[in-house]
Amino acid sequence: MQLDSFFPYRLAVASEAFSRKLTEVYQREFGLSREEWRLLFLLANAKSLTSLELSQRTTLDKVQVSRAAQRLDDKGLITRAISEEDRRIRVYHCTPEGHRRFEQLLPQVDACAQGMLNSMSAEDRAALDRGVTALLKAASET
Amino acid sequence: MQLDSFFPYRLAVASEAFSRKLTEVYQREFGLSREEWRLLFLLANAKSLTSLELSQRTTLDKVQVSRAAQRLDDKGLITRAISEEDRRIRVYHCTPEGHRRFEQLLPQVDACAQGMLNSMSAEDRAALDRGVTALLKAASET
DNA sequence: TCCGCTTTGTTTCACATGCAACGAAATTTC
DNA sequence: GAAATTTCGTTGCATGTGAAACAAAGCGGA
Repeated sequence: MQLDSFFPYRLAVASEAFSRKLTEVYQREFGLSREEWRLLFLLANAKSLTSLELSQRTTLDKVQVSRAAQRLDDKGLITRAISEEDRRIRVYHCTPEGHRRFEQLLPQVDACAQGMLNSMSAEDRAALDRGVTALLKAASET
Repeated sequence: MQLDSFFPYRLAVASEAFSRKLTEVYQREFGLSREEWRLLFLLANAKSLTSLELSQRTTLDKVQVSRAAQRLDDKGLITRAISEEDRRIRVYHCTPEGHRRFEQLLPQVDACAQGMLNSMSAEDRAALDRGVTALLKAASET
């Protein structure tokens, strides 16, 4: 058995290489980490979200959400209000500046991703999409 | 645009979930990290390798190789000899104990991977394999 | 109400990681 | 052949991360 023909290894390497290219974009442009990028992504597309919602929709745990949100707050991209109903709960909002940066960043990140995907054949792209969808289901169920 | 329909995100989540399941196996069984597991994998299937070879064949940089190899040495799974020809170079070998553990571990890791893959349809599995192969090529070239 | 229990978010601590500097060995250049 | 340069592996440092402890707020039963 060779490592580079071992499927789990090939999946990890492919995914990391792909992810790394995208990370470079939002890292270089605005100094955002992957966690920060994900939170900003969600908040830019929603009026307001709580930690629990952010956590569930990003596969980040509460500590990661807390820290990434703190950094985004420091950068002025989001706000972290305390809920009126339950004062333990944080309610996150995207600031106008956060929106502005997200609108600027998404096309660049997407272009980078599409650039790599477009170097593949249409059939390969379709296969990848189908395979990832199935894997997502399999890994979450098992 | 929704995050969970953004392809790069779905790929990352799927890959991480898959990888996490496998990590649990060699983490739990022998307390190996992913880097250690990869090095052991290579060394168990080769007579001897240098740092450069290990690095190239695992996508780890020299620091990661150095540290992971040190830990494997501490655990008695590999040896780190100094090359006769060039005394800067390390030559790594797998010990009998390292071989033994690898032979014990690989079937378990593989079974875990196959378990997830087998919950997918044959067509989905084929699509995934094809897609990952194409992505590996695309990401490494771009 | 009071006391215990749960939930939520943050902090602490120990450890992993990435980057740059470093020392030793080899190679090149003059 | 000595000095400068390059290569190889390791180490130090500053930062990031995960697990558990923690404080604050809410909940719930006596």
